[in-house]
Amino acid sequence: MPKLPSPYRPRTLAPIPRLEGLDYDVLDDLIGYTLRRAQVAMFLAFHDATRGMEITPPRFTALVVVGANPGISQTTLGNVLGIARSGAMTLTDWFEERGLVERRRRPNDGRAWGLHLTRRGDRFVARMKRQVLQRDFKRAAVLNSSERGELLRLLNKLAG
Amino acid sequence: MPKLPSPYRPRTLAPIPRLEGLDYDVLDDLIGYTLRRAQVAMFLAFHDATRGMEITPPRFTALVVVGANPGISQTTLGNVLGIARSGAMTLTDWFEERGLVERRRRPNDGRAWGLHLTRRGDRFVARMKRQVLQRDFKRAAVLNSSERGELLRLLNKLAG
DNA sequence: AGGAATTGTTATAGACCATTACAATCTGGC
DNA sequence: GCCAGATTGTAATGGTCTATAACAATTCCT
Repeated sequence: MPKLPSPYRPRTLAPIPRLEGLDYDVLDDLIGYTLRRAQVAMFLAFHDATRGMEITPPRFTALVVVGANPGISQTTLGNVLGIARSGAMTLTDWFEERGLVERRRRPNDGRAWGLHLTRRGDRFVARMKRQVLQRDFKRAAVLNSSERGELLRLLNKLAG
Repeated sequence: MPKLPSPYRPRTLAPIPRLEGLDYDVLDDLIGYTLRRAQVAMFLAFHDATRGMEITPPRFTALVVVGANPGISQTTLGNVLGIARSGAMTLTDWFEERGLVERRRRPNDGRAWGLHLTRRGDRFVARMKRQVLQRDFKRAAVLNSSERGELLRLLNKLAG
């Protein structure tokens, strides 16, 4: 699999601006470009929701998935996120250092760990989910409820 | 402005998988997460369209914008992309090394360069735009034409 | 039983980008 | 015309995320 440069989430806390008097040429006709602008906007809502929690999108996804699928292995977690095993391990280490997730030995497989939320992790995830959901809806409030549903439908079709 | 970890585009050339039997919990209700999955899918189309050209999304955007706005400064280019000036310079260096863009002195401002496509750059950009547009449409062909328009409209509303 | 596959781990490297500091140049008020 | 302050490009440095490769321990398959 060839290598890919260039990251997938913004590092600056500002929307991609729409510069007056600038010619955007074909960019506005591209779903790829428009998706990116929308994603940055939604990321700002996410960042706002997780202020002070040191949570990034991959960390959020990982915690939610571990919470909903206790006993999941690191390899599977990496697959869900679309990253390599080594990355899933770095994530897990980070959670464990903060007492959010613990590795438990599996009785029937001595290779893999089973990942579980700690009690602290459970409370943390509940609060995190609540805030992220709230901000996601709030930011997307420029859409009415049927538009929101339609957008999710179209995006899922694309992601297919 | 606080720092942000975590990148914004995928580095592996595979869609984010949909694992059977896994509980995705709130993720499916989040526009942010669904956007990300759609974006990875569209990125694969982009990557396919620019195969062998060493073109990444920021490079694509930069070349299109320089082509459509000859004489643009590096600072403005950085603003369009949402990155710092130093990053715009790295990009410009990369283009110049490959003979796609040239810096021209401005008569009335000795500080800023004006960026211009070379003749070679012009041909390159034309081909690149053609291929990216074609692949973008092809990948999004799961949507009919009115759905495509609706999606662009909703995304632009979100990006607001 | 034994070779192949899987899991976690460690070490290394790379891409992308921010931040900071600096010199050259321009701007605006006086 | 002069000078403080803003703007531009540049160089140096560092950080974050993640891939790749190699390894040992364990499990699976024939």
